[in-house]
This record gives sequence, structure tokens and C-alpha cells, in this order.
Amino acid sequence: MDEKYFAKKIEQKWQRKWADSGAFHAEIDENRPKFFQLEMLPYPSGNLHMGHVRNYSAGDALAWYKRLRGFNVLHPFGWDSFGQPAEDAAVKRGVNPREWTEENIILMRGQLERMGFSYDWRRQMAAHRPEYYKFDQWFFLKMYEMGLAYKRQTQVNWCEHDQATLSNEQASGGLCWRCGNPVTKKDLEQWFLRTTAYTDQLLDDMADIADGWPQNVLKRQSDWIGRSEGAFVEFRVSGSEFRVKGDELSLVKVFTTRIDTIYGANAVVIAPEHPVIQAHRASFSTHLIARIDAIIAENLKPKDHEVEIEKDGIDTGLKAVNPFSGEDLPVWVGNYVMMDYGTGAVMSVPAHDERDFEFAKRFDLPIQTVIEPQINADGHGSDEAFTEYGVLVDSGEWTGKTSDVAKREMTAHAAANGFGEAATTYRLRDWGISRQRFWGSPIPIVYCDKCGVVPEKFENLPILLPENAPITGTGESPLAKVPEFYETTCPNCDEPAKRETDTMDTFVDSSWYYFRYTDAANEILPFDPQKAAYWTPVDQYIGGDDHAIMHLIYARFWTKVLRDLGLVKFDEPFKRLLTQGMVVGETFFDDERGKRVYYVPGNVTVTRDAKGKITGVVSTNGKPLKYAIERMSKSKGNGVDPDEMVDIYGADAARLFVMFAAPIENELVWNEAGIEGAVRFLQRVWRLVYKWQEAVSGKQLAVSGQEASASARKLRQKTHQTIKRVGDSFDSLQFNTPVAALMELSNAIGDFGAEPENADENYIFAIREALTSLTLMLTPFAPHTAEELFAMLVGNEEGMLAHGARFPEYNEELAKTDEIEIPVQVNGKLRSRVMASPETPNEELEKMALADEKVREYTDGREIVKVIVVPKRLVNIVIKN
RNA sequence: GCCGAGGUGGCGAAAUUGGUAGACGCACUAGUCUUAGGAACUAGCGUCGAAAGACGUGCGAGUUCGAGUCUCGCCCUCGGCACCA
Repeated sequence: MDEKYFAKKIEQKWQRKWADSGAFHAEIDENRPKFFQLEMLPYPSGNLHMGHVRNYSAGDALAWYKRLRGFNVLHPFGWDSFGQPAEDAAVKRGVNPREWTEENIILMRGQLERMGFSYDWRRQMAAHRPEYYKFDQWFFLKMYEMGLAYKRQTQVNWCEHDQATLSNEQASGGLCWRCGNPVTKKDLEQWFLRTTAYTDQLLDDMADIADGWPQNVLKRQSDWIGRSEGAFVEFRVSGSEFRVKGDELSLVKVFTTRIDTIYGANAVVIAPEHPVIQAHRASFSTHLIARIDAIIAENLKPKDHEVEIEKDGIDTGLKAVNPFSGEDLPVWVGNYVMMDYGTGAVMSVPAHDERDFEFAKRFDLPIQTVIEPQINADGHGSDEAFTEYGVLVDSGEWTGKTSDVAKREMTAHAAANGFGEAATTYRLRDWGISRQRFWGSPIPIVYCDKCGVVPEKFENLPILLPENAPITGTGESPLAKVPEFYETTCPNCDEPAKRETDTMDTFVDSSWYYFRYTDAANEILPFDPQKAAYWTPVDQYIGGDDHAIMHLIYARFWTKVLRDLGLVKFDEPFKRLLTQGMVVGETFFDDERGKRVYYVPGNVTVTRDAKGKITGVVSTNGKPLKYAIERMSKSKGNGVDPDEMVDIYGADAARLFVMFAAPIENELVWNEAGIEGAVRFLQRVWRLVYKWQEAVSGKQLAVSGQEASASARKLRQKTHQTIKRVGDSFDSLQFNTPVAALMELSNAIGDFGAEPENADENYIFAIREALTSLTLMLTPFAPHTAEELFAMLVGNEEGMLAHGARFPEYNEELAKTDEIEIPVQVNGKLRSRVMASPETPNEELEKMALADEKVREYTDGREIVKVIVVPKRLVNIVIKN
């Protein structure tokens, strides 16, 4: 053994040993409990960044912990390798997307291996390989059979910058999720997956995972699905001059969650795209048509959400009858009513809805109060809408009833009279998966002049991407320019036909990849249901919370489809989810010429005020700079290269530090200095083992707890207390606190100060227990170092898993301290401390406290009102002042 | 605007869930050893104070023997959503 700790030597040695022995290969074993540890798969950009390192370090720590707890652990890795950047590289540098992607995978896998993550690489999947995307197509055909995949003409979210269509999730906020540019609309024939067939399940099954998922992720998903319960109510369009044939066009159906406010409706407001407009267009004035078209055009413009959109609209001149009151209401077009939510029409109740209130104020429409607060308080003036529940007024036969009751009764009334019904609407839309892109899984559909839209035959899968296609980054799919690809024959009639040239959204790949790990080489099925039944569902999933909505909703949807296909027997794919915070870096830049120029942190001088706040940043040449904390990336000049970290400090130190530096769910501001602390700690442990190695290794030691020296007993206490703390931390997914506990233990081992030469057998036993426990508990954070130390302590070279090593066993008896410090307070203020055995009875503690010299300074001559004794905790003496 | 999370030393953070606030680490200060050290070790390190002690977990109130933790009101920061009827 070297006296000094050489990270590189140890790390290379154990990485080779693990690979050679297949240490992390997982096989089905019915006799052992399984644990499926999964981290979100990365896009193979070619560079590992610290965000990845943080994610995989946490996952690897849990994988190791579970192995040491005796679990059969599946810990796989794969690549989300279809997608935009490969095409960007093709456009910019003329590279072949396939070659570029494969090269990146090799590069990144090398980086991951140098970090020493414990993956079963035999199960590696990559979305862009035909053996994987074949089953994207397989699933598509299954969903087509089930009626879950369909095509329709639609206005899609379109990103002009990326020349790509986007799902609602990807266009949320009106900005492209990838490039951040504004999203516009475009008409296209698109393929959809019917996620809305599962809205209720997606919502209701959250109850099953409520314990294991972060609250805020569940909340965001349920907001996104946006179920709202209310009623449809039909308003008949009146006014003879506008009457048209066909009942459906003379009706405007509105959706409302507040049918109890219907007597306060002052208008029916419809979306500018509403079919009623089309039906009546011929009778509209040119001015009216121009205004409506202007509103449509305005709505299509990208929206800046910082600025509130001003209400706009126009009276169509049409009238609609309120079926409850019989009143004739004007029909308005409003820019705030959206065609794709609810029915595209609302009843406007300005007294009780903020938007309607604003609209009515803008256009001088009447405002009629029909709900009053239940508890008499005439506080609601005319300057705002009263949107709470209350008691109805001026509402016909429902006057005097509460909102709750009225809602129920009025809905029933509408249904009974045929002008309405209870209804639920959702915000969630079907998932548009068509992309006019090359680097994705081709949609297995053929268009035949004779047979129409024909699904491919299963035996023809995979529909292979061509080797080459003219990738320009714009316009229609590159596949539409490759006749060898799109010219085919109809699977139905064998006549010449054309293939679909759209490819699938890459979120399709990540919706089911974790199942593929259970049976990665299957050529017939996406996976063998029996193998999946052993390994899935995923026990622990770890990734960034930027995927809280899109990826996680799609994956949950996909799992429900798998269940309905009979491939799995559960509803939810991920039992537990951990969302880790971003790794961010300090960025220093100047903004001259509108272009950001970045500076490396070392080349700047930072001045701080007395409170530590940064007051100014100056570059070495004296130029004042701007300062920001931003997500790490190479282009921003604040990136850290994991390879460089490994080179300088070692993989173990980098991993240990990234786990220790902050709670996993917090944002982590990368600070290079901290990592040296991790190196120091590993060196300290190394020196301890080096010092004691000879004394403790390979010896049979007889222990007799009774006669053991105080220091030996104390060391065992600390060891067992640490075992408890570290185990509990892992079980509650904390990674920073167990590292602190291990540091404390190593400090304690050092502090006892005995030397191997003069230590007795009991002490050596205690030291061996402490060092072995410390080593085993260190494994999840610093596996290479731990393997090496374990080999030294136990005298084997086969690796701790092959050796059958287990997480140290906690012994409550040994963890008990024989004397504890009991703080003594007088009137809640700490005045003294007394030493006592934890078993000391309360009366005894009270006596000791009252007798304490320091305490008596405060109590002498005062009346003692009472004494509170909390066993093992404290004594508080209450005196009269 | 709505929803969510959070405000603890110079910094990252702990705190057995109502019981010694600041564990552990970074940075810093002094010292030991050393030819040297960006090594190791020792000591110190919330604020004020010579000390005794007082004060101290965003601000203000409250409950309690006792509050970082519970309740109410306010301020601030970060994240998400955004005319969803």
C-alpha cells in the first residue's frame, strides 16, 4: 500500500477490475429483492457536464447503497440520441448525424467510465439505433390499432427559428422550449397520440405515487392536466335577420364552472374563430369582418407574458337567449376567449369574473350583481369582481340559495330542459408527435391512392431511416426528398404508394426506454413482459425538474398504454422520483456590441461588501464586468469539464464533493475550492487505514465489551451512531448529511489518538470496526477509494461485492452513550450543563440541576415556580422574578 | 395576477421535527514542523464586549416553561403557470 493517496492509480485499477468481472451486471434472481435505479437518460452532445455528474453521482450512490443492503440492483444507462442537435451539426458542419451521434456516445461513455459509475453497460440502449426505434414504430402501430394514434389537420405550434413543430408542452409560455424564440401557428396535417383518453387516470393515479414524488411535481402535473368541472349551457341565437338553417349553428354552447352566476350574464362572448362567425359571415358588414380578422391576427402574434394583454372585442349584432332568464344577450367576439379550450364560447358575467369585468368596463357593458358574500359584508364595490362563492340574488327561483346548492340544482334544471348538462373540461391536449425532421423514428404509415391511410405491417418493421438525406434545417421533412425512402408499395394492395415522411417527437423514445433495459436485446418485442415483471416498476428515478411536466406525463401515459396492451400489470412507472437541482456557475461577461463576451472566473477580481454581497467585478485589464449565476455550459464560459476534475482531483473526490456541497434538490453554485476539502477527507481516511492496516488486518480478536477501555467504547458508540445516521440519510434520499457524518467519524477515529503499537486488543477491535464501517459507508460516494481501502483491511483483491460485503449492521446497544450532557435552563435561558447517564430518573436530574453552582446563582433567593424535566433532553427551571 | 419553494455566520449548509442554534466543510487568522509549500498538524473563527455577560435564525406580533421549528400579519428572493371560462 502506498503511504500517499493516488486517486488516478486506484481509480483506473478498480474500473478495470469492475469491467473485467462484470461486477455490475444484473441478472434476474427471484431469491433476492430487486431494486431498479434509474437516472434520466442524456442527449449525447459529446460532453458530460457537471449537471450530469450530479445526477449520476446521486443515482450511483443509491445503487451502491442498495447493493450493499443485499438488493439485486439494476442500474442501466442509455442515450436519448434522436433529436435536434445532430441535425444542427449536419446543417452547420455537414457531418452525418448517425456518425456524429455514435462518436459522441463513445466520447461520453468514456467520460462516464472515468467517473466510475456502476452501470450494466450490456443493457445500454440508444434511441437512434434501428433495434430500438423499431419498437417506437411497433408501439405506434399498436396505438393505431387501439385508436390512440390518429391524424388530423391542425394548427400547430411552430418555431420559425428551429423550423419545427412543437407540442403544447414544448411551446408553453409561447416560447420554444429549445431555443426560446417565440412560437407561431401553422396549419398542418399531424399525427397525434390520444393522451386525453387517460386524463382522469393521469390525474387520479397520482394518489398512488403521492408518497414517492415531490409535491411540486405532482402539483404542476395536475395544473397542467387542468381538470375543471362545470356545465355546458346552450344559448339560442335569435334575431330574425340573422337566422340560419341548421340547429347547431343557431346555438352557442358555453362552458362555465359558475352556472350559479348565469343571471348576471350580460353577453355571450365567443372566440374569433368560432363556427358561428363562419355561419353568419355573409351577413356581417365588411367592417365587422375586418375587426374579427384583426383580432385573429393579433392573437397569432407571439405574446410577451410580462405585459398584460388588453381586452379587445366587438359586438357581432347577433343576439342569444339566456335560457334561464329568457333575456336577449348580445353576442360579442372577444380576444380573451380561446377556441381550443372548452367550447370556444363563454357567458360573460362581469360582476363575478375578473376577465369579464375588465371586458365589460372596456366596452361599457352592464354589470349585474347576482352573488353576495354569505356573511354580510357589503365590502365589494364596483371596482372589482366578486369571484367567491356566496348567496344568489336576483336569480329567479334560485334567489337566496348558496352557490354550491344553486350550481347543482341549476345544472340539473338545464339538463332536464335540454339546454345543458354537467361537463368536465381539461387543459391537457392530445400529444402531437409529428415532426418534419430527419433525425427521428419514421412514422410507419403508408398512403395509398386506393386504400388511403394504411398502417405498415409489423413484419416490415423497422422502417429504416435512409443513410443520407438532404438536411437543410428548414421546411418539410428531409425524408420527403428521398424517393428511395418514401416510394413503397401499399401493405394492403401491393400497388405503389407513398410513405409518411414525418418522424416522431423524441419524447416518444424517452417514454418507454426504461422498460427496454429489462430486455435490451429482444428482437421480437419491445421487452419480454416476464422480465419486465421482475424489474419494473422503477424503484427510484432521478433527474432534473425541468422534466416535471413533459417527459414525466408522457412516460406515465405510455405506461398506462402498456398496461392496456397487457405488457405490464401496474399503472405508474416510477415509484419514487427525486428531482435534483441545477448546477450553475458564476458567469462574468461584458455586454459590449450587444454580444456577450465571457470571462473565466480566475481572470476576474470580485469585490464584496461587508455582508458578502458582490458589489463589483473587474477583469484583469480593469474593465468592469457584469455578474450572473447561470446554468453551466461551455458557451457561457462558466463550464467545468468533468474530465479535468478527474484529472486534477480524481473521480471520487469530484463525486463526493458534488454530493456533499448542497442538498440534492437545491441549486448548486459550482465552487472549485470546495472540492479540495473532499480530497483532504479522502486522504485523511487513507492515512488512517494506512496507519492501522497492519495492526487490524487478518487478526482474530476477542472482544469483551465490559473490560474495554473508555476510548474503545466511545469509538464503538460513534461508529454505530454513524451507521444509523448514514443509513437513515440514504433511506430519506439525503446525500450531503451522510458525508458530514462520515467526516465526523473519521475525525473521531483520529481524535482518540492511540497508536497501533500500544493499543490493546479491544481498542484494535473498535478501530477495525470503525475503519471497516467507514470504508463500506464511503463506497456509495467514493467507490474506487473504498474498494481499495476495503481490500487493504480485509486482505482481498476481488472487490467488495464478490466478497459479499454488506452495509455495516447497526447495533442500538453499542450506540448508546453512557453519559450525556443535559443543558439546564433558567426561565428558558441556558445557564449550565450537567453530565448524567441517559437513564437518570427525572427527580434525580431535577436535583442535580438545582444543586448546580451556576444555576444557584440565578435561583438562590427566588421562588421556584416549577421545574420541567425532559428525559435525556434538558431541565428548565422556572422562577419568579 | 395565480400557484409553489425558500429567507440561519464571509460562503455551502446542519439542527434528533417544540428542547444546548451554527454539526460538517469552504474561506480566513495565529502557531508548530519544514530548505520550501498551494502539504500535514494544533488552536481560533455568529455579533458586541477586556471580561462577566448581552444580543442573535428576513420584519412585527402571538401561543408556550421553552420557538429556526407552531399561529397570524407583513417584507424580500427564486422557480412554475399565464386571459383555462
